Amino acid sequence: MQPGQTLNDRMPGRKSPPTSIHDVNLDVLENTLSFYIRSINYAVSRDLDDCLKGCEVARGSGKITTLLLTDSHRGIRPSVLAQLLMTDKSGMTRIIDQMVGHGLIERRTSPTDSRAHELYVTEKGARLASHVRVVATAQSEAFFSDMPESDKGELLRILRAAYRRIVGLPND
Amino acid sequence: MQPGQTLNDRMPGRKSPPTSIHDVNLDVLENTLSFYIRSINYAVSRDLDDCLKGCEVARGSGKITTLLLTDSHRGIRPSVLAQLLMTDKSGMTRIIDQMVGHGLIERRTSPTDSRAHELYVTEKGARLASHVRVVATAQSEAFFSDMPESDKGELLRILRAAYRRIVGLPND
DNA sequence: TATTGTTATACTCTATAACTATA
DNA sequence: TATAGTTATAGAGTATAACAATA
Repeated sequence: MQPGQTLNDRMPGRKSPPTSIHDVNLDVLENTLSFYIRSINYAVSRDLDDCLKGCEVARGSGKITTLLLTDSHRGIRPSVLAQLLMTDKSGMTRIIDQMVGHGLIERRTSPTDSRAHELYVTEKGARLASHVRVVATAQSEAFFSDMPESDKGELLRILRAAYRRIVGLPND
Repeated sequence: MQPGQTLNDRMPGRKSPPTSIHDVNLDVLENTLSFYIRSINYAVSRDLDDCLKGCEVARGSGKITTLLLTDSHRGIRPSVLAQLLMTDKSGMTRIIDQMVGHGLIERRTSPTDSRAHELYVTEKGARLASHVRVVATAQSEAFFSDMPESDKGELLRILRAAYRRIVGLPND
């Protein structure tokens, strides 16, 4: 046991066990960005799922992005989506399979490269995309509504830059 | 089809399909906080899992927090951890079961309320907690190392406040 | 030989509801 | 009747590796 030790800091005078979150400190997680990202993700994702209940794109990461970008980028390729979703080819196949299964998008073989696919939304997919655009925007707005406006702006700027850096997009 | 429409904005002059992420814009997600939180979570969680490979607390949310807080808060209750993790009782049981199974923590019945449990780390758990403290801190630091210092400070302040608001802790 | 996708598998998390025991 | 936890189950995501077809 060493630097940031504990096991209750070597068992000093036994304190009574904490029975409320107000008696607790977050240890090193208090200052750990990844902890807060992960925790808030958990909450915001569940809230989003609630808002999209029964919507065929609820749950998990990738379906909303896939639907929206397929709707707004005619013929977008699975490999492009995979990069933006930071997932691999097999994960992308699974997401597309689901959406094809729900009649939201369709696959066509690229006329310029027979290995590649092009993705297109169906009419049903386009309708759902319109709906999801509204819901996803409103959900995020509502979820962070208690945050000061200036903080929301800062947060968006900082996270946007981080995301673009991670996936390899230029930070214009 | 309406306000933020598309299906490629009503199929204008067919553009060639985007084959690179540089040809893509993020639609409404471009300005949606929840999108960035979810995307960055995905990346940071996988990176953290890599750093903790084989560590008995890799994967999923909650195990790291459970281990660290059990180590630093003698006798902490599952219900308190569940609140901090924003999970429910059954999810908490699963996490604790795993950690007990790995010999990291143990359950005792509270002497003051026979319904409640108190959690304690084992020696093995304390050793792992020390290790995880170092790894989790270093991983977060490394993952966000490309971010300007001032942005890191702002991000921590904003996310910390958001987390505390969500779980019901005061924003001191 | 590298790239675009698909398939298969094993593992884990998530959500829900029903249940036990104690206060 | 409410609270602290446990159990059971169905559905879904995740990671890996092996595979097929085309460039």
